[in-house]
Amino acid sequence: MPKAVDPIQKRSEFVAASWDVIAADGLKAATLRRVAAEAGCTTGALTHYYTDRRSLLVDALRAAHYQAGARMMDAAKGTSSHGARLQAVLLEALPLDAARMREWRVWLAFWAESMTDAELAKENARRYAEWRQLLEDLIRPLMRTRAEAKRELAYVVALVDGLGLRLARHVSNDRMLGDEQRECAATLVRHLARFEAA
Amino acid sequence: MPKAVDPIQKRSEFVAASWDVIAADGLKAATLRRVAAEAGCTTGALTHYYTDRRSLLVDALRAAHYQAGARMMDAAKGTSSHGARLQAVLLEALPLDAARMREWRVWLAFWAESMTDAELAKENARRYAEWRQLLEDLIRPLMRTRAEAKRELAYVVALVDGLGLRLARHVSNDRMLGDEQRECAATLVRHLARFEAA
DNA sequence: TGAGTGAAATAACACCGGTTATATAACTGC
DNA sequence: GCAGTTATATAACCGGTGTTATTTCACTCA
Repeated sequence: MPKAVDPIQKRSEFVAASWDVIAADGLKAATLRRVAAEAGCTTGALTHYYTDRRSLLVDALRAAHYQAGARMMDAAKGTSSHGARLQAVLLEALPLDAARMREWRVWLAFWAESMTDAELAKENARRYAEWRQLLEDLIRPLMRTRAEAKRELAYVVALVDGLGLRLARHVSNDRMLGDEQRECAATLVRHLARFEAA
Repeated sequence: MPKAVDPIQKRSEFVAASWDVIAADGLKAATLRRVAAEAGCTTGALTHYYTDRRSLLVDALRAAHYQAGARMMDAAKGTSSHGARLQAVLLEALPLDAARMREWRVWLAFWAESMTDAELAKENARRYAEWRQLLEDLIRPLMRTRAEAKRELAYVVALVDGLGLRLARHVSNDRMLGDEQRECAATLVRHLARFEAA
């Protein structure tokens, strides 16, 4: 019988290596050789688990969404009111620390690529629909009608995307980043203040 | 004496060709050969006007910002109130027609690239500062204090970026795009409704 | 312990990119 | 019309990429 290796574990290592490379040097730097080296092996091992470069990237994108989704579920725990829960989830979405900043840089790279790659676009659209659904469920109890909830959903999704984009677009290691992170968080909190009363 | 050619005109042709390629197939497709072919000539002509591929791309990014800036100045004309002027400029920023959608796709491609290219990041930061300054001047008369204007600035910039990003991320030729464009415009207008009274 | 299996490494292939150098063409001004 | 200058085309070079094939390795289990 063969060597005992957990393929799921192995794949997640390659995915994490992809994230590191993409966050550091962009999607174009995520070559098979580079990702394999980052994971501590050669392309032979990589191609053993991923037939294509694209399949690796699609998996990396999906895993990034899942990881973020899990974090948001955690953030929702431990909140009492509906308003507090929405705020906790949305704040968790912003790139306010190094880990989430890495995630946003990966997303931004994939969003650009999705414009010209149907497979990545489909994967991205699926995960985005889930994210919108999660938010809608959080918003619904705060609004009178379903239509109002839809409107507020479009509002906060754009707000979070715009704030996250602003932070992610920064050059890495910028000294002013901390200030901007606080300002973005404050902008989001201020918008959500209207729900505190409810 | 040499052949009479307007270098500025020639450069703008290459820039426009770059936009077409980037909007259609992404930044990675904007090779020297492809851009030259799109402009109807060979790489020899291109390298005659741009020493590097990067210098071409930097110029394409700068030109995209200038073109958009000029359009917004035009949009500001013919408005009477401060609130109407702000709304006109912000609506002009959204990708609500094919031309502006192409621009947004170019921007999104460059934003992703800017994360790992210091020169593009610098160019982008400069133009973005100008855009923020323009908006701040439009917002200031609508607010009581400078601090309030700053807060509102962060708000609307994030909103426009988020809405534009949502539209730009769409796969091209999507049938539902028109609906989403209307929803995004409505979301922006609804936010600005608070200034109508002022 | 020794096949036999899958995991991983190595290497070759064909292709395409930016860059650079060289050759050709086109036009201006005397 | 002719020399000179620039604009443009052509082509070669080198490095790097995804993919694929082949080889070597390491472990499991009879």
